[in-house]
Amino acid sequence: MTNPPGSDPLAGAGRPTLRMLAERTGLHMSTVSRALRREPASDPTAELVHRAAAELGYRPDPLAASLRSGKTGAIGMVAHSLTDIAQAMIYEEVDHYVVERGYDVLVASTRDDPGAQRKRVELLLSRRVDGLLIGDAHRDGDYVDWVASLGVPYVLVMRGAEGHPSVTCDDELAGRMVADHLVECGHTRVALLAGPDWSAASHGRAVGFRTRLAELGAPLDDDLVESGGLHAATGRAAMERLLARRRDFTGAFCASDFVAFGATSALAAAGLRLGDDVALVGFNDLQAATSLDLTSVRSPQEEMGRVAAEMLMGAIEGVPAVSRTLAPQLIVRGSTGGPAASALAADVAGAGA
Amino acid sequence: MTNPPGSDPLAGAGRPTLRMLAERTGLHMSTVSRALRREPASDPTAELVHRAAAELGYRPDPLAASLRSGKTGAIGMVAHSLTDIAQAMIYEEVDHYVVERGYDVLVASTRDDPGAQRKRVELLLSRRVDGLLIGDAHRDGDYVDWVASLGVPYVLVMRGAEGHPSVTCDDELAGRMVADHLVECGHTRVALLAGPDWSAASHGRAVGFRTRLAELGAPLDDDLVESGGLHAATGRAAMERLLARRRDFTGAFCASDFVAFGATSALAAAGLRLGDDVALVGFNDLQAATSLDLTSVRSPQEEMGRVAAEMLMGAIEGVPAVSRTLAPQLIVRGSTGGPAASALAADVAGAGA
DNA sequence: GTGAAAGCGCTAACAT
DNA sequence: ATGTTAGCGCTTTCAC
Repeated sequence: MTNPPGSDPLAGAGRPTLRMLAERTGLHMSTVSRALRREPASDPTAELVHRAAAELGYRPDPLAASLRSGKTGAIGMVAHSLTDIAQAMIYEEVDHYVVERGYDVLVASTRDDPGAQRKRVELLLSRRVDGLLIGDAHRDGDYVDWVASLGVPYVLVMRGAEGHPSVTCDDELAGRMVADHLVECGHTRVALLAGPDWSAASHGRAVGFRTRLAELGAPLDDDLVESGGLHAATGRAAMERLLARRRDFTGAFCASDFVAFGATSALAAAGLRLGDDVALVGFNDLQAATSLDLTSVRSPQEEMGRVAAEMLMGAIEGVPAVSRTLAPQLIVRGSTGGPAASALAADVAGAGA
Repeated sequence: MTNPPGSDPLAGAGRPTLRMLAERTGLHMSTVSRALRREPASDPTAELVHRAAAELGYRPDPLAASLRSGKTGAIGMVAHSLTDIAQAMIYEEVDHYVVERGYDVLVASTRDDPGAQRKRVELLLSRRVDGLLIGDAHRDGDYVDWVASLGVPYVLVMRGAEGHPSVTCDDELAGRMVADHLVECGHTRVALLAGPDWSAASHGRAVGFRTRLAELGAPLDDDLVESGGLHAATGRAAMERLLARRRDFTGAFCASDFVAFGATSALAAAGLRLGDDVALVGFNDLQAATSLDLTSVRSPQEEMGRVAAEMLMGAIEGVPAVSRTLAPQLIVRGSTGGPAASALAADVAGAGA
């Protein structure tokens, strides 16, 4: 297995090692190792070594380095699912940020399954990641508390949890903004198609929405609340249940754009027109929201990813992580009577080939 | 760095090692190492060792094992972007398949940038992945040929390339199916909003579409072809350019659903109604397609992911990889005059909290 | 600055 | 089946 002659795509010598570099330069391995980490042009030795490395096509072996040093130069990111564009956007930004700094990201997807969450974190840990980005936190702190107890630097992203460092959107504010907007548009009886309550993000949106509605004198009727998932199918089902029960609401806040898409088809099937009969607000401002002319809240995913990565790398170097909350932005479109066919949203996600 | 007393969350003894297990059981390290890989109940020694391991909370160190054995138990997946739901779905399936078999996935995103492609593959290689899944192949073979030359098992997924093992959707067939459908619906002058030609997937769709139209006696007019990206913004821009030039087409095939979403807003802005004035077909059958009532081609992403992972793991064990092509499926909806508000598509992607 | 020696945790020849 | 002996490629003490 160890360089059987001829099995290596490079020359017969096999993948170049530090020792080979040492022989070639007449220096000692340790000297070479150190010189390699100085700037190429900082001194004659460094330059000599760097040139030799380039000639041999030397690539350091992070495995061996990690084994000895205890640092892997990799962080782990645990996502609930990368098919959630929000998580994918966060990942992309983290990947970009971190790779530029010589780090690497190992991802894991848990589908929000508690068993998988622990298993994947353990896997990441056994690969010795230097820190963890947790994108699948649940509000009941069990999982996150356990992560904290591991003694590894960590930062929550997108979904926060009490007492843990996190980078999130101000979901409660977002909920309030939506309430303000709907009431301003004249809707006094509105519905809520909420996401799972164990997600601090969904929870926060619902709380802000409800609180602000009460403050505005248009309190949310519990009979007009449906809760469930974040998918189009659950959104459709929720809206269907709602419509079977009541038809006297004139607006609704959906936990995500996908839910809004589902709700839209339920409305259409019931002969109700989006915007005219029922005003809808989504969440995430996906590209498709533009086509449906859907009012939506844009939460700053890229920024969350960048800030979380930055914070985690700081934590790895000993800077204590302090939670941050980023501002959401309401994008008004036709589904709440805003200007129809408004300018296209920032082109963040693409797909298909 | 190596277990400074008190810095470890576990007992003062530090993370348990094979040596500690050996001392505790009175066996030799190598014996323990081997016993650990036998079934727990296969013989008395194995049982003894497994129990001791459980008591100590022993977790093998893959780093050390890899360094010695040359196998990491990890595969690398290179994606062009995980914000492409198609790639995310493939990743999710790969992750699931591979983790179940004791492997791990390291992802990398290249945004289709040639520099990043090589850099990330090299990074994955320096982490010593046992094989590569390439999701960002370009039709000009440079990159892929280079990957092949590395001597590491690899499989292309979603986008194929001549002479390389791949798992793809039959994109050409998909293009033909769309042509058949549009012509059957009575459209004889149709447009094409194509994706990038360097993607074998986009290219195949375009070729199939064009070829079949010609066979049906309704050849594609070059003046009705716009090509570009796969995003909503590019789709909108493309449709706007097209409309500025011609208004005599009655149907269009879009490279992806996102493009179709963009095209839809362009149509709306021009006062044209989807389905009535212009029939549209998308690609990927995203959830949002349902809400827009968009006819779309469903390509079997999950299956692609699973088959590709399976093929790669086979290749790692020496089974030669043989390319496979999976069948697409046309989902007819209102945008081509199909039944409006049809049943909701399979609930594959969710999002937002 | 550099060289020497030790060792990270594990697996893979060898013997026995 | 078990013990012995090496050693993966690198970093990190320690001396000088």
